[in-house]
Amino acid sequence: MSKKLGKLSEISEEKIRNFHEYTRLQGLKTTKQRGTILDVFFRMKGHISVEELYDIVKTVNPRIGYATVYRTLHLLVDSGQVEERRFGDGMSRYEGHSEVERHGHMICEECGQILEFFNEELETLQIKLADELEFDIHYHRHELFGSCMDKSSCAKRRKKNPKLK
Amino acid sequence: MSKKLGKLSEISEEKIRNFHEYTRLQGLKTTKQRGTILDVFFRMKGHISVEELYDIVKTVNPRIGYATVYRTLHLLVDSGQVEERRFGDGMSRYEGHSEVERHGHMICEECGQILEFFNEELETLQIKLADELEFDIHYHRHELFGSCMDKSSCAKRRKKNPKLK
DNA sequence: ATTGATAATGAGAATGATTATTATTTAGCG
DNA sequence: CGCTAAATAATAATCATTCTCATTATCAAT
Ligand SMILES: [Mn+2]
Ligand SMILES: [Mn+2]
Ligand SMILES: [Zn+2]
Ligand SMILES: [Zn+2]
Repeated sequence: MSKKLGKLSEISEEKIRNFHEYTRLQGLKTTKQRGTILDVFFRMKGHISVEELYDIVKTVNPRIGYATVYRTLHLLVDSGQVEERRFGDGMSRYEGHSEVERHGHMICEECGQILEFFNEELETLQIKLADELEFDIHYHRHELFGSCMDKSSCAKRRKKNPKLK
Repeated sequence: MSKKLGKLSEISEEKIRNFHEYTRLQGLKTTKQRGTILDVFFRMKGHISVEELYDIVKTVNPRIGYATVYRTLHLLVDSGQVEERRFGDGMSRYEGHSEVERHGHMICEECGQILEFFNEELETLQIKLADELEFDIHYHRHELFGSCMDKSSCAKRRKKNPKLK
């Protein structure tokens, strides 16, 4: 497979197995294209856009179409192995859930870096607030936009372009 | 102005004044179209889509174009008098901030109702978590998706369409 | 009131991410 | 192998939003 892609992690391999179990139960078929897309996706890290994924998939098999990447990503979400994110940059991003299934994101508006956070107290508080309004939470989205001021990547970017808002 | 629109609240009038102050400082001009759009917008309540706003603006002055509504909304956001929201229904929504400037939303996936919440402890916790990662928050987005199970609007919708996921 | 510089508008074209369509290919299974 | 349904690739369509550009309006200076 692609040279610059790392090895599949244990957890990724399990996700792939879960995915196949899901498609089997749904009476869906196994295809080479999906195999390639899964393999590439789970070797990437971070919050991956369709385009980022497609660009690498292309290097493995240039004949795979854009629509198939979209379809496979949707299937991955449906199967519960991957989550869709929208950070407001105009496109969906996907991530195989981290160890912590429910986490929030801090998004640096200056350098684009994304930090993740999780806090038990926060989860509890959310549920309490929902209860008060008789609301049943299916999932949540918690994003903090700002700047990772002291981080080197951000500082570097700032130096290059000091006029950044 | 349009018959079915209410009276401008004190706070809305202040927002309109602030907007004019902003445009003045920016060397921008005052136009009838913006006046109409502001007036309509601030008489509406809730989380308003561009289309919803445009539909009413049309009834006041049918010659106002869609692009002008977009442009005015962007100006309102830039001026800090209005906030943009994206709840995942494929379009932006806008709200003149409520009394509580920073609040979260609970969005019912069954009936579409939107509840707002605010909690001081939550805000404090967020800041603490951001501090730990040396992150400076400009603004945040906190959305809980689920169902407002015991609310009548939701129950009604459910009864009409019991097959709803 | 007139003018001139420039911002604003309106109509429609363009954009860009995503989804739908359709003819063709492929997987799964007896 | 041969059938049937699912999957694919290529491409067209969709749809919210943004852009273009010719025309009009604002406003400060005259
Ligand atoms: Mn994440
Ligand atoms: Mn709100
Ligand atoms: Zn940064
Ligand atoms: Zn509801």
